[in-house]
Amino acid sequence: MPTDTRERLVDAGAELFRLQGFAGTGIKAILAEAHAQFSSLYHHFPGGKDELAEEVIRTTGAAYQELVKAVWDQADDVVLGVESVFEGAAAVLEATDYADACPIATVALEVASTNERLRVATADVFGDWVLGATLKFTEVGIGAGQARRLALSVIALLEGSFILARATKDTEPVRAAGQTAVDAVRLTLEALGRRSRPEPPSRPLHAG
Amino acid sequence: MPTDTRERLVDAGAELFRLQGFAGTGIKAILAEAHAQFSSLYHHFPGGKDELAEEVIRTTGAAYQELVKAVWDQADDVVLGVESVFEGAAAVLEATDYADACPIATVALEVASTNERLRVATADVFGDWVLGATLKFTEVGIGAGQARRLALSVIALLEGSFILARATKDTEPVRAAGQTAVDAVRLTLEALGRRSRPEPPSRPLHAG
DNA sequence: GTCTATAGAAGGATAGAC
DNA sequence: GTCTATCCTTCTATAGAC
Repeated sequence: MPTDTRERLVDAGAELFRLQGFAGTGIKAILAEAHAQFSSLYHHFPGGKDELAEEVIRTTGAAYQELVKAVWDQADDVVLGVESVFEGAAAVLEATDYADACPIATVALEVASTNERLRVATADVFGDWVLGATLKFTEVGIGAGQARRLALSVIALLEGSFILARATKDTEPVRAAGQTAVDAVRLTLEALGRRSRPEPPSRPLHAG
Repeated sequence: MPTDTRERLVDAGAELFRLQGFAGTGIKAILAEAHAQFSSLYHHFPGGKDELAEEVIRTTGAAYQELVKAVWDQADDVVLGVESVFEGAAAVLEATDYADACPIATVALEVASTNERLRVATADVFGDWVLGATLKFTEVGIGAGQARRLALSVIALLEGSFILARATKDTEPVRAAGQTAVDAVRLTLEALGRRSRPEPPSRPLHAG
């Protein structure tokens, strides 16, 4: 009733896949959550569970990128932007009892060696994220190679710390990873600044 | 080829869970892989699939820690040790067509919000890894807080880059994450060398 | 496009003979 | 401890009425 059936199916699938994974979520559970019928699912997604899952991966992947970008852009500079992303993620984890982290990570690991169609979908999403983060770093003058390495590392720190945080029900890994991400970006920027105008850092990088 | 039925069940479960996840692996598939019967599984593991999975998580978690420790210890110093771990992981990924990464990551995400018994098992394993890596860093004179933060970050970089690498079938994320991990450790050591005091005071980077 | 009903396979788990 | 046979549930997917 609130929205159209197709959208409800995607939303329900997104929530359950993120929480329980792909194999752990039955179609019937999705239908119940979406208040929809079998016929509706196979009408909107003739490819069945796989087609719905691909749609969920691509739409939630793009939505999450937008969310992160919004948080990032609200900060005054790149370093604070990265810091905000990790702080925001930690806050969401705590607020949702460590249920709500990356929308596609669980599915990505599940399908990596078992479902080529969905594997490619997750690869596309991660690829977009890497390109987006790389752009953030090149925009502040970091070279392409370094920017891409930083982007991959920041995303890896985020994803890896999500695993540790959800397993241990503790935000410490996210905060630790966030600090390392911040240090990596700051270090790269300072090395960049030393090339143009030599000025040593006024305080040590690692103080905590 | 283990002759013990119980061991064959654990090995088969380990391989299939790592590759397909927990929910995606049926008991019948494990029995077929292990050349065992239903009665054998429920004889050795009265708790059924959950009990087998917990055993798999704890044993493969400990085994992986030993493997990483062996690679790490073979290097001449901490920085080269960390570098070797990431290089070794990338080599294994390539050699196994991106199937063989972390033995428990997929299951950890699957069960984090759905199976408390298995969630605790994965948390225990990750906790042991963090303690082990922390010890490596304190052994070279890094303070407890910094060492733990580095340990959490290195493990997060490893786990996160595994997700990206398996999804994209490319080792680039692992090599990028490895470089960031190496830089973080090296930077901490250099900052340590610049200090006269053996233990720097713990203080957040961004006050307020 | 939505409803009910059901097929056909696979899921986890158990019983009883030996 | 191992074997065969089986129970009941859940799974994905389809059929056919409306």
